[in-house]
Amino acid sequence: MPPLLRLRDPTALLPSHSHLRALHAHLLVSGRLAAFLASLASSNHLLPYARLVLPRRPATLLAHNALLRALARGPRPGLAFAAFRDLPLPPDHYSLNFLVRAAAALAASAAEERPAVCAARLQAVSAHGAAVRWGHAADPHVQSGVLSMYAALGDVAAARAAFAEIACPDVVCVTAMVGALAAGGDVDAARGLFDGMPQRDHVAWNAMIAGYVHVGRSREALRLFDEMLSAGTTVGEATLVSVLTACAQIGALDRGKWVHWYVRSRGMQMSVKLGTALVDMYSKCGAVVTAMEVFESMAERNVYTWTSAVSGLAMNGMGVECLQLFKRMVSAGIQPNGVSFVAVLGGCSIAGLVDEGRACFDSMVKYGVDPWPEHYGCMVDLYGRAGRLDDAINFINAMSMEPHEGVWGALLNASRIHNRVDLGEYALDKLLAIESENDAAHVLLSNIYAESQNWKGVSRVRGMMKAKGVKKVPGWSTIEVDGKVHEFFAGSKSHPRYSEIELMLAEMNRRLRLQGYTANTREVLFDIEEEEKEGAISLHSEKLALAFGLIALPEDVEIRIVKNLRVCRDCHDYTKLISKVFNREIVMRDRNRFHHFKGGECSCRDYW
DNA sequence: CTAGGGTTAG
Repeated sequence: MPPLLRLRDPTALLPSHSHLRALHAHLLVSGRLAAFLASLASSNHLLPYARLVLPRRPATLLAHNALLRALARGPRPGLAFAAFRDLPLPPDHYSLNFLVRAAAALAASAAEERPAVCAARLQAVSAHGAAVRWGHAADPHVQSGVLSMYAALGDVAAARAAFAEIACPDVVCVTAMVGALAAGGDVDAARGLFDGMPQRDHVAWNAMIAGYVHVGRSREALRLFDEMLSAGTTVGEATLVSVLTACAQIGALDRGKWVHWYVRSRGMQMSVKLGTALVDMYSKCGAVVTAMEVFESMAERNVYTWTSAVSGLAMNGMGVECLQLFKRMVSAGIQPNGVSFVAVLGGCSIAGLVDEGRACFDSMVKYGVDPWPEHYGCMVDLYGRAGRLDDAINFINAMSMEPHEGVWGALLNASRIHNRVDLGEYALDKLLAIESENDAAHVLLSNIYAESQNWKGVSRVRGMMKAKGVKKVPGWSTIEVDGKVHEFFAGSKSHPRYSEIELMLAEMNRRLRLQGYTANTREVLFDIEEEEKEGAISLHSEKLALAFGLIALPEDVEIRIVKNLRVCRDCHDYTKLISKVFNREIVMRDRNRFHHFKGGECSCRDYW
């Protein structure tokens, strides 16, 4: 019998019921039932068995707690509540800890479906109430659990209230609170709490770093990571994952490479999460080849890893390879999920693989994935981008759900690409009925009018925006020099080396004029005087970043720029020419994809 | 037998 206990997978015991019975007897006699049950946490096959066996004597609280723990961490955490109710003994702080964790897991799995959230809320309140009733609400483990439970529900106010009740919160509780505040979007409050912590360990640092990443304040995340290093705190894998995510967001390739080097130099084992974060970081920094090398070298990969790689290829304009990798993923036995399909459909779309994309979409049901609104948007983009606008419209008309804003947005973008003013107006109408304040949509329609020199249309859109108070999101661009990320806003002169940048801009314009370049002002939002327009677009943030890159980076280094919005046509033309005239490789990441400029050409073939 | 932080799209 003892050898059986050492089996990794308890389900290996399943074939014979008599075997189970014997094992059970043995466990009861040896008093090791609890330990056995605890080992079942990872296997849901034997949970029914455990639940059947446990109500019989001798019932130690230890064994019941082990069951609670297994249920809380299992696929149906709600079962822990029934088990808790049926406890034959008064619960201790362990029982309550597991109950609260179960409520947290329930909240996390409720996603955003209203009924599930309501149910989870009720369970959370009842778990919290039980902790108070049984006198374990002051247990530190229970307290941190209650905090993360409310955080998982997205109820920051409740988390705050619970935190206020804690007489002297320990590091763990404060860290949980930092996480709750950050998850609720109030990173500054989280930072205040973090700064006031008497001592911080690496988990606390990471909670704060991840909080910044979560709200898109990655530069601050990286700055905090620098402080963490100077503070001499041990850096764990989780922190490196957060840092890589920050690098991915702002395209900080040098910092990302540094993390990769750090991992190797410390001989850290490459876990799935770390590897996935690396693949993601390299992809989002435009270094697809390296991303794929990391991907191929990984010993273990999951859906996240594969999806990250598929999406990386799509982003970088490698649609054919993207589809190939997706097929490889399926043959490797990995179940694609909704995100995987968004990624592969995007790859098909940029490569113009209409039929292949359609086949992917049709295959979704086979993998048990119900199409989301996003997938319909991808399909409209697939047809629309390829110029098959009638198919796009037929597809929309045949949809089983009400088209959401993404669908109309895709149609609007297709109208822009194929110069279809009528369709563009139609799509914007529909879009505004859903999202009347969508700034990007207004800008897109305005650009469609501008492309066809319809200045009346342009000013009408401008009037609409003004009337509704819709403002264009300010554009920014970043560029990394010596591991430091520099940020530029349109027209801003605040950079310390601005005078040099201004000189370089003049030089760029001079050399471009010699090549016969005149600013393409068609896509400018407002109908203003020609000269003013030229002035306005010459200061788009990517041009500032480009000028700074030419000054600050050695000649044999590619210039890498990250932008928060879509590149406008003028900046795209401009950058193509710069790549030729200055003989530099330029990689520009915009909102949706990468542009690799070289010798006057762009990898997107002017199609974005 | 317990706790806090981390991975894919838009």
